[in-house]
Amino acid sequence: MDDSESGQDPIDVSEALRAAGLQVTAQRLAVYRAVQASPHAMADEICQTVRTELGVISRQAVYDALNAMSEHRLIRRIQPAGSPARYEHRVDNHHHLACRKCDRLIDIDCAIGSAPCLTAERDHGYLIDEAEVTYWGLCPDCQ
Amino acid sequence: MDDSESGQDPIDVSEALRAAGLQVTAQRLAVYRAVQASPHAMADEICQTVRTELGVISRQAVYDALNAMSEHRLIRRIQPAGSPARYEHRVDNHHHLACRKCDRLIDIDCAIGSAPCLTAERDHGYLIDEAEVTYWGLCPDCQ
DNA sequence: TCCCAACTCTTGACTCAGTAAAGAATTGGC
DNA sequence: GCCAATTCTTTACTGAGTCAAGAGTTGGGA
Repeated sequence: MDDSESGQDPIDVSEALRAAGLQVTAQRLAVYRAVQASPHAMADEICQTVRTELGVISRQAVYDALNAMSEHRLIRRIQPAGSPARYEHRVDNHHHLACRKCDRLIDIDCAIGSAPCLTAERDHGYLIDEAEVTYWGLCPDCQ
Repeated sequence: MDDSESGQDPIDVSEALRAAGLQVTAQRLAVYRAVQASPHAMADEICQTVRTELGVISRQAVYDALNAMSEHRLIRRIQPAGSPARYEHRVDNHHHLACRKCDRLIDIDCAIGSAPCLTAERDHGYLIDEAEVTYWGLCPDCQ
């Protein structure tokens, strides 16, 4: 299993970039690999990781890559309250469990099924396309 | 009904502050009233509102009041992705519906019941105390 | 009613995450 | 291989929030 911690099949990133109308560059591939290697990493950490692989890359290029790829749903950006943005390569329906003390964050498969959380009792006329669920608590180590 | 948009009974703020071990100051009362008057407002807006009431107040005092009161659960802080922190006086179990386009945010009573969302299928050893749900979509005006 | 320690507010500087803009470098369809 | 379009580098900047030190209030006890 070379697709550790994913919960979804590995994808051809070059292919996906092209399909999204984005150019394939070494920087983007390296950023994607960094996100894949450490899910829930922040932009700064990703920048560090990519630098060990490529040598140099500008902070801005990392942000551009992260933004472009999350706009095109190659990766997903999550922003738990009180934390800078984090990125993950899982883009399927799942949620997150966050520790209030150490900020550790783990994935949780959707509790109810495929896209059930999408049902708000009353939608107030909104056209709902996503339900984001974050469970807050204490991780085993912090209890 | 003098407790507009609340969904919960009005509280005695001075009383609640004292009960939390906090001093009662004009600034804090004014900040609470500002939050109550415009739920989901951001720190900066609250600052403006309070200034129309008190004349002067430092930005820092507003942040201190907001932080102290949300730590003691007199108000609640919410931070939808891509937005600065917002504050609301409803502290009961409810969720939010956010418009991706205009950033409008409205309250939604918990879809399922009292605290059901607290049940993650597998808690991975975490001690979960809250499930935060944000529905994303387009508001009637933006569709 | 006054005093004083503890708490709160003001002021100003600072951090951190992210964006803006302009020019150099790369990509990839022809 | 060429060249326009896209992407990357560099540098400056913004916005949201925190830190720290000193002045000002609050409120329990004498």
